[in-house]
Amino acid sequence: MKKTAYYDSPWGTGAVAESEEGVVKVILPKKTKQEAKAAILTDVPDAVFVKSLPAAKLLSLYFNGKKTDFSSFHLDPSAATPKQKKVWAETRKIPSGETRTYGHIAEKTGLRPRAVGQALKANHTPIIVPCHRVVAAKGLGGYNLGMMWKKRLLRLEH
DNA sequence: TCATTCAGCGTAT
DNA sequence: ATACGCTGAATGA
Repeated sequence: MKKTAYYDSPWGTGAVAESEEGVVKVILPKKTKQEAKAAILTDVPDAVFVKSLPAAKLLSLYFNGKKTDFSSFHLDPSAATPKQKKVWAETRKIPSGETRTYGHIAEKTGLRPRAVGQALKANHTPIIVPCHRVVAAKGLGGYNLGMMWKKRLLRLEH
């Protein structure tokens, strides 16, 4: 049985869902709680709302600019390919406030830069896997959830 | 199996 | 600034 909880941020309400295996999904803050609810249920339809979860508390602190450490959270592996797991594990090692290039992650994982971008695009737990800290050799590169958020998150950690 | 889709990179104009 | 070509992994037909 999967559980989900809201978290609050200066940009609105977000949500996080987890199974017995670990965190399944994080959605970035939405303007309204209704939007957050719809978004989390789209990806995790069988989730049951609970008052709070450890991950939700930490996300709230993160968005309020506090120093946070997500390294102890386990990710639900069921929806990930082996190569995606490698890329995500490597990405989680990037310290807050720092960035790495796609090429750097590629070297560490034995993949090609383009494959790294593709694996990061498939990440469904933003922040916990800090995919916004991975940038192109020249410029920022892309971001599935909107460049607005990539810039905003990097600024938040700066 | 084959075709399509990319969050990249380097080189050249 | 734009235009190529080279890439490999995932996905859908």
